Amino acid sequence: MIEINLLHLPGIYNGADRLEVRTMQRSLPMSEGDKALLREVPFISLLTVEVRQKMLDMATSIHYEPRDIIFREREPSDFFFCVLNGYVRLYRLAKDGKEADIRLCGPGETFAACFLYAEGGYRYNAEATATTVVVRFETSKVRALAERYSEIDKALVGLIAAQLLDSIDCLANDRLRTAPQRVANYLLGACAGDGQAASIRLPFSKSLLAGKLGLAPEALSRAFSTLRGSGVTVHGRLIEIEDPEALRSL
Amino acid sequence: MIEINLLHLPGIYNGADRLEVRTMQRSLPMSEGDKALLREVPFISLLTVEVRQKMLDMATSIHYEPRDIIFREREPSDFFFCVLNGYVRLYRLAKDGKEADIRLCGPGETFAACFLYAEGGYRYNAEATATTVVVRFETSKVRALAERYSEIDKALVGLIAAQLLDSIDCLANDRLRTAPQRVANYLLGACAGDGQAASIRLPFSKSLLAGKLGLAPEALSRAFSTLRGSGVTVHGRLIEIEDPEALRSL
DNA sequence: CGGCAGTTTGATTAATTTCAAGCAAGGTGG
DNA sequence: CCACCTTGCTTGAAATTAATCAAACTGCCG
Repeated sequence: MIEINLLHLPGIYNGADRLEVRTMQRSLPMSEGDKALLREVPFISLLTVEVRQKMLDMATSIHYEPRDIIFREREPSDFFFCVLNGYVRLYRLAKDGKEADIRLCGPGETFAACFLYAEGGYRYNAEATATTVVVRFETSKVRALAERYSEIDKALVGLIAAQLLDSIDCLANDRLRTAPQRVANYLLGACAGDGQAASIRLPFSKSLLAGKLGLAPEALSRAFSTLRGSGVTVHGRLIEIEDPEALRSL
Repeated sequence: MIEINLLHLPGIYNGADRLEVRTMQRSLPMSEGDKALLREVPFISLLTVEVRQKMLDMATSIHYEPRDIIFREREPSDFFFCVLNGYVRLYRLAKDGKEADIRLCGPGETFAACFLYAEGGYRYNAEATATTVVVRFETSKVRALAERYSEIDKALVGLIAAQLLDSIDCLANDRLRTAPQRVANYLLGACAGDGQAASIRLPFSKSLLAGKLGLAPEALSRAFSTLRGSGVTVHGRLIEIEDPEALRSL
């Protein structure tokens, strides 16, 4: 049962300023390489061999190009997803067209699992920000499988609880810290903290980082200039951190 | 096995400006009335009669006075909780002593369940904001019970997923909306929207509402004055809303 | 009749967004 | 091989928004 459908639907003007072309994406059974990747994903890797195999068997992988929409708010939540490659941006849209990023999901991260037992459809939008491969699971099938193998629910508790804690971190970050502090905090998290000098390569554009931190791109840029005073040097996506301790003390 | 210990520990100066007196609270088996309340709680009510009874049997209820600390960040997360009466404020502390509210839990709401399978202890502080009765469950016992009755994990998925969605709402709210818009949004949520005029009685102080919405008390007060222009009248905790539609259109 | 906690109001400051313009690197086509 | 264009980023200036500081007000309680 392979869907192959490359038909381009008619363009839809999406209210803002972008002509959106929604493409039916290829949904394919997974390659062996992708399966190997998927087995390592936190949520999947907790399952027993038997159940893990059943999950892999029902997974289909999908390829997206930058700016492709994966799903939209209020659409029925028939699938949840796991990123194999690339980055997926989850965001809310305000009536006036403004966007607020909720989360930025990289390889190995799962999204929309929180809708598995929920009604009312997705509660945010998801779009690929790069050439991206995601795997999707049909919620009805997963629910049926969880009926038989309760370890799925246990793994989900861990997964969703971790996402809740991340979301809480993000909220507290927004409410307690200024732009330079948020950036410093992000850098510290990214440079795995043995007090040594470190250099980091951002895995995505600065605009995306800005969104993730709840900032306008200009504010991120200014935050970086501020941090220059604390020994942070930026060259494109390459960031040098002289002294992590100096950042921690902001 | 009833702990009764009213010993007041020595005061601890908590870094900010308040002399904290930490009290060992009474932990008691539940009264029949409290059990009846607890049976109606979203999470508990989903369980089968058998398992629900086992949960009720392991629950102990605790009474807190305003400003009592229920637990602190980084303490081992040996319990999770459910509010029967009163309100519990969950918040993060910054190094400089500033506080950011994460959630305000009222009767029927569960908190700290997300730490059930987590390590590293609580990730926020919890304090009673009024005379409050909460029930607590020992995580080790609940984990053991979940081992035998997998429906507990399923109920937890629903519970924690709902909390994640709330947290996401809150984050998006902060990032997309101004103070008056947030307040309008809160009022709309509280007045159960058949476009009719409505009046609401706040179940807690305005300062708490301000914290919940991520605002300073002064900002909340000013937001209310702004909303007067849209037909909102405030008398103490009583709020009159002339036209919900007018609010929705902000 | 104070006194106090919670709230409001005013004035000021701080942080960030918004708008506008300039800059740099990479890719394309002539 | 170079001019051109695009995209992403930076910078500056102005405008918004909310926090902060300080003082006055209110209702309630003793």
